[in-house]
Amino acid sequence: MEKALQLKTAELEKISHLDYFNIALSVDCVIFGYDNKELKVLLIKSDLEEFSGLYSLLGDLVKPDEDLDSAPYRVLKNRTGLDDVYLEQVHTFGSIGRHPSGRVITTAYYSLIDITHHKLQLDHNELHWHSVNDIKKLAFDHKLILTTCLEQLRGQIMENPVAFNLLQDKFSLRELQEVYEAILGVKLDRRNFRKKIAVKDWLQDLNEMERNLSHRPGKLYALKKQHKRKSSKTGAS
Amino acid sequence: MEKALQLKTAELEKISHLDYFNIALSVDCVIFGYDNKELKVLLIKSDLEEFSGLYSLLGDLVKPDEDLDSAPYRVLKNRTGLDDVYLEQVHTFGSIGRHPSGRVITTAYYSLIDITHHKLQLDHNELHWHSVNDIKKLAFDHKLILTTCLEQLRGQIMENPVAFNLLQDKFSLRELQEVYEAILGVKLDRRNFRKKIAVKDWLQDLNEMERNLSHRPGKLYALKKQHKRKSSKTGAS
DNA sequence: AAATTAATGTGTGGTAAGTACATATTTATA
DNA sequence: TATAAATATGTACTTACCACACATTAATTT
Repeated sequence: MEKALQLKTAELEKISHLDYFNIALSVDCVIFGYDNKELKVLLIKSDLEEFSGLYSLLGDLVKPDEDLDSAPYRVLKNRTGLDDVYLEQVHTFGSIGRHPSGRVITTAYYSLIDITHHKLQLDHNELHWHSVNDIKKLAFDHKLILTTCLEQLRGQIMENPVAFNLLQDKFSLRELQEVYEAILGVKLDRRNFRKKIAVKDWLQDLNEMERNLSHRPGKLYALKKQHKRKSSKTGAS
Repeated sequence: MEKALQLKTAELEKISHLDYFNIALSVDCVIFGYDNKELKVLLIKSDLEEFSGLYSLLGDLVKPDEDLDSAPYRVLKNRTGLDDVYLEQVHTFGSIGRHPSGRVITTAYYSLIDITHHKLQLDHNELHWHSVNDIKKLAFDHKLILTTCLEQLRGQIMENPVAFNLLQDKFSLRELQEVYEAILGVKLDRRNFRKKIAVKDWLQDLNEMERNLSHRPGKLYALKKQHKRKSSKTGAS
């Protein structure tokens, strides 16, 4: 998050006083959720003057004594309480003018979480879920970062079992398909979707059925254990 | 490039004096070439004591007034004279201990160039081409960076016409296939390879033949203009 | 309890893509 | 003129992809 730069903490005073090497490094988290058949993203109200009224991604400066790839976990833990999610590095954004308060380069990560299960304290600190499709403008270059992460996510979900993180442990194939449709932004054929998922061998049949529906219930499945929390090809730091 | 940190220039003195926010940001370039049917990478001798005898990638610190994505072009231009290549951002590496002289986070880029055409001045400044397969150990975490970039490259070449940058403007299908085999590290079936390339519609038939061979010459092709210098999906900064 | 509603579960045929594989042809050289 | 080495090309087989339809189940309504 970029707002730290305007807060007048001791450490940041130092940064702004450097006359030559005044590049700062931050991380930004694109946290996707799923609710009401829509793909959501977690945003916070920007408190930079330049961006008043706009929302921004969750981020913070990287500390000198923390691994880059650890920083987004810290940010997420601090802001939402979440500490059991998988974060994937996507891209690093470093145009000169991207941050109004100075030179800040940021590395973007994305993650998928189950909105309903992780009850994060949204109320304080102006944290809100927003429908990805409704987002027009964000602070900084965060719209670009969001778009880049969404593209990456779309490219991943057929290869790697990541979309499951948006759902509760038990889910029906219909629910799963709706998640895929929300991410990809298209309707899918039910039979073909089921075939595709079946050959991947990601799912465990729980021999349970949905309950309390006003229609025929579907079978419930869970992601097989060996596929949990894994995501992309390169886990490099 | 990381060696800058040990050079006692004025600007770097300042960096090492920062007591809190002493994170530096660099870029590293994985420059692939192709020669003698092998995939090569351009390396420079590390002049850090800690890594004496080892080679490292081409890199430098990002300047406060330059775009992150511009930095690797500058590095490449300075070190090799090359200025008409396409560089693709791959990943940012930021473990705490990755640089012995301090906290340096680096963004990795890769590029493919035609070794024979771009006659770079390799002699001075200890620049050499190395066979990717022979590389055991590099300075810093550069072996990891190399591996990550190579994986990314392997994943790209069937989607995007990037491998062509390793060849001269005119090439035969046999030469192209050999490039693919060198990158992927496998043998390919000639007829199937040609079919796959044909459907992509990347090539222009030049109605010329190879010359001065001790065997039957093949037709020569060139990459169609509209495919030049394009590479990956996300061209984000 | 019978009818209605709304969703689940499953299979097939057609098309496109991928793979394995063999023979005739061209050029340079001996 | 014969030989060596590489080019050029096509077919049958298998696998993946896609469009599409019907019988079944459970809950709700009448």
